Amino acid sequence: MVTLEAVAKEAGVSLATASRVLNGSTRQVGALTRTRVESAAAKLRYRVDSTAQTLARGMSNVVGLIVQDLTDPYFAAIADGVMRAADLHDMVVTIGTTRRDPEREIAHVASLTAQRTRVVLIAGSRDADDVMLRRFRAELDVYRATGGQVAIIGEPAFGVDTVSPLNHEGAYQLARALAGRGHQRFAVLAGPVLMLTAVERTAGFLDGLSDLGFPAPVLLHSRLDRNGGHDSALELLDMNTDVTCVFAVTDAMAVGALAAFRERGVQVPRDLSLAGFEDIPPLRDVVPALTTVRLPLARMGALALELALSHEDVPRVEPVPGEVVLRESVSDLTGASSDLV
Amino acid sequence: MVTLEAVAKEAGVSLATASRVLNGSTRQVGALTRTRVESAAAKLRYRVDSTAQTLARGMSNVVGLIVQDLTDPYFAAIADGVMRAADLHDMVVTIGTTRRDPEREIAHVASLTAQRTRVVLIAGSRDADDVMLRRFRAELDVYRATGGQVAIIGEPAFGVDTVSPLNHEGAYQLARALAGRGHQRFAVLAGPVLMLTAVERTAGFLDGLSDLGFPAPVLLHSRLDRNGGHDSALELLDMNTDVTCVFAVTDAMAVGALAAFRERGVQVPRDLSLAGFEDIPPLRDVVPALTTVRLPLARMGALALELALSHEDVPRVEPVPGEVVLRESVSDLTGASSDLV
DNA sequence: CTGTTAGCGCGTTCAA
DNA sequence: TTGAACGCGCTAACAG
Repeated sequence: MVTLEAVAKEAGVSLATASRVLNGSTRQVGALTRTRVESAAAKLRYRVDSTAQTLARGMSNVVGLIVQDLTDPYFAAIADGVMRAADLHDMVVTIGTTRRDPEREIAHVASLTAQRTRVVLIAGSRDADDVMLRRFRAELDVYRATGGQVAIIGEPAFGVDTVSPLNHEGAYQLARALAGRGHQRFAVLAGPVLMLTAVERTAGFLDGLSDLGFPAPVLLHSRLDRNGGHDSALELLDMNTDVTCVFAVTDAMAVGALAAFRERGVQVPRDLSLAGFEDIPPLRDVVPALTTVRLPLARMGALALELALSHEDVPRVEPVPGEVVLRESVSDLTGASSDLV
Repeated sequence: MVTLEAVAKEAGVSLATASRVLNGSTRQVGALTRTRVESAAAKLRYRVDSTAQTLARGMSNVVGLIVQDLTDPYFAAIADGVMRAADLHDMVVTIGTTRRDPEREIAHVASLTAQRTRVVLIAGSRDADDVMLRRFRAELDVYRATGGQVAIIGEPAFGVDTVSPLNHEGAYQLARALAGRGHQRFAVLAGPVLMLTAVERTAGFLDGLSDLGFPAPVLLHSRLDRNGGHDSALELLDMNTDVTCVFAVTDAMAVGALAAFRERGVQVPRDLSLAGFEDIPPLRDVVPALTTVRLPLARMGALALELALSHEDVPRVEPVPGEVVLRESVSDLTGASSDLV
């Protein structure tokens, strides 16, 4: 194990000087000495021990990211953004997945605390379970007491820096856009009853319809993932409604719904229109192309890190608007029927 | 900042005793003392400093994973498997993405060395660029000199533990399976000329055809990702061949090819059959369902970690067979034409 | 510009 | 069973 001391000895300088050359910030070392140290380090193949640095400096260069599921493209895209931003700061990223288990989420925060992680980034909505929220918040407080910064990507909460997608607004605009295509009777695959992201998107959509004077849509609850959307879609079909357009509050659910419709021989958009939310990358290869509300996922991840690193006294909320993207999966009824604006 | 010393003081015991209770392995502490320390730790909300532990023990509990692109489902699935296995060992995972840049790959190994990472896992094939390979290997050697273990997921190389998908064998069997459906004239979207994974799968497929006495297929090279497949597919169509079936060496490329075919009005499998390799999760929602060679991606990730953790003197290679999965994207010509076995 | 030295928080001998 | 003391590799005063 080659230590700084070995390098210093090899170069014939003191430990401090070697440290200044190799890892110091304020560099005030003679040119000759510098090259001597550098060549000694190269010769010995010296590599800093960043854990020792962390201990000495009382500050690490690692950012911890907590997501629910890395195989979910939504989180993968966010993680990608975080990693790109971390690169720019020469920081290292450790990722923990919760698999939607609040216990595991709390455990990850504790683990990141132990690592003396400089920043903790949390993506993904939580259930509104008071007990768990309280425990989670308490663990975050312990973490912050060690001097770390927290930022979340999702609904503002816990009084920390937040990158906040405008879920309500995006869904509201989506409702209007769908109405613009002549749809009036909707179903919403609304995801979990208690999950804030799902609730906000549903509420935004309902408000949009309500402002247009449209009747309340059929509401179906399920898990937030693909299979949740799949099951809700089957349920919807079994209800035999006169709905012409379905809004799934996540793209994953929309993809699941699409599969369910296909299984039942229901063609999108001919028989039923469909829209999602997020514009996750794999949507690119879904047929028919899915209407959605685009969120700049990678940018959101990067932004969260920047927020945390530039933390000020008062927590900031960075709103991120979504952009309605109309694609094939929504039919245009305005030519077919005439009772429209 | 609550340290072990603070806990010891609070409990009225020595630092050593507190250490033994809270983090020690061989636990030989009086029951009363133990509870005193534990309640002191709880009261003070003590959290170990694992960087200090790493320094003191000379051994960390972090596993570093290097992948090319986390938004690529292939790597995301592997990462997921690694993280699940890491959980079982109470280890933490830090992930670095190379974006297919060899320089960044080397830089990540250096960074993981600095972190005194216990294990480095490397997924994804490298180009056969001698200069880069030498530098990469050298950096790995430096890492291993610090006492860390390396395992790779891909072609055996560098003399380290390896989880090795049987690319040649899988592609060979795929060729036979496609022949079993009556196809005889093939094209291979073969990816990069120099990349081992691509080369192996291509070679396996060629050998399969050759053993059947079939003519050599049309060979097209491109990047290994979706767009590479897309572009190669367009190129193929422009060649006006009499090919009936296309093998893309990765699912991502197959998905890209599918999009290209769709753009040109070529229907799969009616006009052209298509197969990929890997069976990445999002394939589930591709239409038509894609024939492929299934690899247990998450298991491969987990296996790599286990290999590295149980490292023995001689590097081991764990072969992972692929399983041919025939799906809709391949037509059955055996009913349509009669000049077949 | 360079060297000496005192910690950073913890694990682990060695004694008691 | 417990405690005292040293060292892990490095940074950051403080001197020189």
